[in-house]
Amino acid sequence: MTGRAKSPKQGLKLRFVLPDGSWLGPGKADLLQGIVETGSISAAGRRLGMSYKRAWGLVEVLNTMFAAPLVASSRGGAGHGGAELTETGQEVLRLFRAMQSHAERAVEAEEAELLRLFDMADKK
Amino acid sequence: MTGRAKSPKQGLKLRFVLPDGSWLGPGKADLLQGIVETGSISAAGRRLGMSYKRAWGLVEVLNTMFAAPLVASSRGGAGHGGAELTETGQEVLRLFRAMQSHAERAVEAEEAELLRLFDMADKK
DNA sequence: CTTCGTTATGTCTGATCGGAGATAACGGGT
DNA sequence: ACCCGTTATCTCCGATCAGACATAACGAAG
Repeated sequence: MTGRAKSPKQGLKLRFVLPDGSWLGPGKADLLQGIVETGSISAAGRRLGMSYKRAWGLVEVLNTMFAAPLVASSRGGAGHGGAELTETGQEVLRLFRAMQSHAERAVEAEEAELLRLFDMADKK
Repeated sequence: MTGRAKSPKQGLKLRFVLPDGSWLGPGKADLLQGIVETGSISAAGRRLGMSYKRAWGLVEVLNTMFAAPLVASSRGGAGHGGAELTETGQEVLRLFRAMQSHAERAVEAEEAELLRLFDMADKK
C-alpha cells in the first residue's frame, strides 16, 4: 500500500478548536482514517502505535464534540464487532483533510523561509 | 492598545514542526510578541498567565531551535535587565504571523462547514 | 558599596496523561 | 452451549509537566 496512515511528523500541523474548547487535530483525524481503513477501533489504534484505551477514549471525545457522533461501533455478531464512520464522521474527516491541504499550499512561502532560517548553520 | 497579545482561543491553530522535531506554535509566538511589546521575559510571561520559569524555558528552546537565537537578554544595568528579539527573532515572528493569516484565509470554507456541524443541535 | 528589577537556575510537589493489564459484555456462527 | 474478536470499563503506575517557591548573579546608577 502506498497511502500513509499517519500525518507526516514534520511540517505544518493544524488544530481546529471548537467554541466549547474541544479540538480536532492530526491525532484524531488519523484515528478516523484508520477506522475507515480497518473497520475497527483497536486495529486503527494499533496501526497508530497507541493503546486501545487511548483510541477508545479519543473516539468517545469525537462522538460528543459535534452535534452527531462521528463513529458508529458494534459488539459481537458475525464480524465479532467493529466500527465505522457515520455520515457526519466522513464529512468531518473530509473537511479536515481539505483544511490540511489548503493550509499547506497557503503557507508554502513562509515554510520555505523558516526552513532556511533553520538549517542556516547545520544541525544535521 | 488595540492589538491582542494572545492568539484567540478558538479557531485554527498552527504548529510548525521543524526537521529535528522541535516546533513553533501559538504559545511561543505569543511569548515572542509579548517580549517585543514589554521588553522583558517576565513581564511577557505574566501577561500570558504563565510562570517566569515556564516563559524562560520557552525562551531557552526558542534560542536553540533555529540557526541563530531569537531572543537577546541582558541582566542588571540601567534598565535592570530585559530582553528583546534579535533580527532572526523578528523575522521568525513575522513569518509565523503571516502563516497564521494565510492559513486562516485558506480554510475559511471548511471552517464554516465544521462550525455548522458543531452547532447543528445547540451546545451554546 | 548599596539599591533595584530582571535574568538565571535550583528543588519540591500536585496534577495530568497514557500505557499495561485485567475483566466483562456482546451476539451471530458453529 | 460454546467460540471468537471486538467493544467497553476498570485499576495500577510510571513519566512528564507546570506551578510555587527560594536563591543567586548581574551591573549601571546613585
